[in-house]
Amino acid sequence: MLDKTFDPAAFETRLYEIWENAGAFAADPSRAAAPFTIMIPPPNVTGSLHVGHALTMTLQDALIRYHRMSGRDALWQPGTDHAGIATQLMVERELQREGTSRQEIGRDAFLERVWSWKAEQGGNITRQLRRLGASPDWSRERFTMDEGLSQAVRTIFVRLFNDGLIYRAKRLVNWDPVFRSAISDLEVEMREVKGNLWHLRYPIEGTARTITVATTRPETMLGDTAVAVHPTDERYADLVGRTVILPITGRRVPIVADEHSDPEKGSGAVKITPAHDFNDFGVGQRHGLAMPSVLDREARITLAEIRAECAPQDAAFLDSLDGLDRFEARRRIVAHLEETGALETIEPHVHAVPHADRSNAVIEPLLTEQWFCNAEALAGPAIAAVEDGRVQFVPKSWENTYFAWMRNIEPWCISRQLWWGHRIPAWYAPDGSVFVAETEAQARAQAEARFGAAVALRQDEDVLDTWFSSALWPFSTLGWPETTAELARYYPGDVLVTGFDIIFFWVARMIMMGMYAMGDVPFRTVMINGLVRDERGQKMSKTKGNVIDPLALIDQFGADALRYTVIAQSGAGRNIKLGPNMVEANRSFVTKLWNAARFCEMNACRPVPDFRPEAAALPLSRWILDAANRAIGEATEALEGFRLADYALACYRFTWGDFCDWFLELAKPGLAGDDAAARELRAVAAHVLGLLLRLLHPVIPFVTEALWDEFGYGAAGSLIRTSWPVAEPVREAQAARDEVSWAIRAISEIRAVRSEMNVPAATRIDLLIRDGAPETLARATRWREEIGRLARVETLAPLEGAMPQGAAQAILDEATLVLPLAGIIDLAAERKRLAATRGKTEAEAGKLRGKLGNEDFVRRAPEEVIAETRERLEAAEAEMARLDAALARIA
RNA sequence: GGGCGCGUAGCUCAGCGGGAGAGCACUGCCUUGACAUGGCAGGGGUCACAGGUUCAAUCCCUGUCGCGCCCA
Repeated sequence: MLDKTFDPAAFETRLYEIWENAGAFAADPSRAAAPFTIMIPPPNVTGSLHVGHALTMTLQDALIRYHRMSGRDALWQPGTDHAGIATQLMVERELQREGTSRQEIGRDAFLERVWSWKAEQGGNITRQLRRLGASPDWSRERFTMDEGLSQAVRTIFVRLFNDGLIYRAKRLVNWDPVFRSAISDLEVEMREVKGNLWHLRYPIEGTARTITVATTRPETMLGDTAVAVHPTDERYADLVGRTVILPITGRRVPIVADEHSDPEKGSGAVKITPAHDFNDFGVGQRHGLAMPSVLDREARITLAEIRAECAPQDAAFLDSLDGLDRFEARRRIVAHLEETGALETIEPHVHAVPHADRSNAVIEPLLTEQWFCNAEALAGPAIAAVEDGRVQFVPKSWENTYFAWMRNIEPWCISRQLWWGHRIPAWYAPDGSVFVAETEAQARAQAEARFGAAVALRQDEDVLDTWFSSALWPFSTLGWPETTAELARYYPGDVLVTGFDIIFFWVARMIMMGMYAMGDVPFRTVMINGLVRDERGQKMSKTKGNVIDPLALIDQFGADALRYTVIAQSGAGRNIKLGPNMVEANRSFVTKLWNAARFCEMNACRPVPDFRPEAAALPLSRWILDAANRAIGEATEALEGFRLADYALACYRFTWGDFCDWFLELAKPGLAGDDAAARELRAVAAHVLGLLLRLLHPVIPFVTEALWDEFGYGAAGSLIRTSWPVAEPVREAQAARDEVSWAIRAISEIRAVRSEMNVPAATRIDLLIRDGAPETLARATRWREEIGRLARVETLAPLEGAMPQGAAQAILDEATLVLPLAGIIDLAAERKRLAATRGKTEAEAGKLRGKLGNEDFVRRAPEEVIAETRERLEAAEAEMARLDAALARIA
């Protein structure tokens, strides 16, 4: 017997273990069934489950469970990525607490530490995914640093290098001075910061004039190699080609004409520091300027590259800057410029400053030697794949974001100055020549071939961007570069589910690498989900303190309630609001299902193995079976179209609105007996409950599986592998719909009158039917008991003879329901009620008459629209006539 | 500045050419033998604004205003 109150904690862990131990999540390449593949976007190995994961993983799980039940060989490929920076940072902090550092213990010992950290704590998120009910094929779990996946990285690196698509170059990159590594543009966040615009006066050589430049970063003036003005700016036309003498360094630099400078901004002249600004770098390239760096890898001032060329007036001051932090140097330089009269004004100024996502450090553009991938070349086929529909975005509008980025893609800096990651498979000879190979032995062979003798080789110290290995995930997890059965079967995958903020990181790069390595797209559909926000729609952030822990929600309300909530909220591309109140509200749906099942159990509704919907004879049976068919259709269609919120809603409406509110209520009188009708109702109830459990399993797997087991629909833990329901024919469905909907409308009308007339709930009243057609009277008789119970009606009969005194009336089709309420009813109130109804009907009729009176409408509108309008007008007029009659009777 | 998207019931959103909807919240009644984590009934909207197309516009087009996000 089911407990009166349901307690998810009582069965969630147990059911999950049954599934996992039975291998219920496992794909099976040997099956004949068509595969259905979802590659998990690998979460960060240092991570723990946050609400964003809860959303995206629940969506993936619902899809994979649905397709598994639909008979597909479902593979949900799990795993994690090695998160170079985050993981290294984590272990470095540990070392720091122990009073040591990675530099002190050395690279090999450090990597050992990282591996042992991973072994001890890296499994956090995979354990948490189990709490959520996620059903990936754990036996195939992969990690981007696994040997196989590392081999894939080496193979593709060499291949890209040999194709000329990977190269080494000295270019400006985003440098994180805290991590002392290059980072991706995508990991840089522009933040509005209150700063200043310092207007500096630079003297022009051979004149008494100065030119004023405005800058937000005065300290970079040490590395200025030009002043730029706009070519069309007449104010400066005569100055182009002249030389400026920089304050402090005394360096002589040219005034150049370049479109980069904006005549509208500041003075219209800008200082150019090619080694410390992306725009200035472009100017430097166009004008062949020198590009000296004046900041080192920790963003301290360095004079090494400029000192020899300086002719300072105050050499002591210049030299005192060497080694200073950039912000301290700024302070001193500004003070010095002020003293020497070179500072014209200071203007408060809000501007966007690049910050590192992770370290929060202010990013420094820095000229360094790095490895780059020619993303533009790889982007071509990846753009084409989306253009011609081999990859489809859901919702489609995200294609624009993808195209916009891909069509303006920059070279991808793939090297990172870290230890934890895939070490770049490049070796250098003493003369600096580079040999790229999958193994050191191969590199050595190349070197020997080149030099004619063995030379000492030194491997590149750097590692690859984590996203470089994630980009290979859709095929490296399947065994590539080996040709495996899995690769042949599960590539390309069916759908990738992720957030829009990840389109550049994963989606774009997976498509690029998939096209390059496999010659085919990695997945056919990209399903973009929204961001999770708190209940007030605020972005969650640690600083705001509004971060919600999904595991706490699971503890409190159960995994099913959380899952149902995020799926129901997951409208196309929408943001999702989540909080305890939302989950609590949705838990009541899970509870409702539980209680409906409990009612079925109490009424001995057990599954009948050979039950056929087609054999159902009672209108009520046929009505609910027909409604079930519709629900199956809606749910299936929504799932196929990746509209999971619609799927959840369709199930909700059918469960609550049809099955609980009407079927079970209308079945109660019938279930009381033990005749054929009662037996049929029991079988139908059990059958439909079974359908519900199957339909709802993808979204609320635990409670459905628990009930499946309790009712004996199948063996314990077998629902997950049970087939997805399909609609089955129902005899004379339309007749059943007409019949049952009449009863439902009659009951609703009577209830409404009772409520509006304030008839006490306990009072049983009589029902007389006036002007009822024979079929209506027959229906009334057939549903006498149900109407009596649900509308609290004592006796039911056709009205014969005169109207009783003091009766309320309601119009139902051609008939009038007459409720004698002498002594209870307030006739004035009843008149008011009827008049209000008449008013609404009249307004409706008026609108319709207006339409039909419009000649253009009658001439130009489609016939069926005109016919429908006529019918509606007739119905409204007939109802008005009946209401008028009803009013006249109590006048 | 460029692009994308959004303004529909108090809140969250669905609908997207012919009857304005759902959930939550709200109000009233009800411990009716599955469920008060519930039942029944009800109130609440010039579908942001202004033009245009159309027999017909919440829906299509143009503009305005407001909001959000992405890219410069």
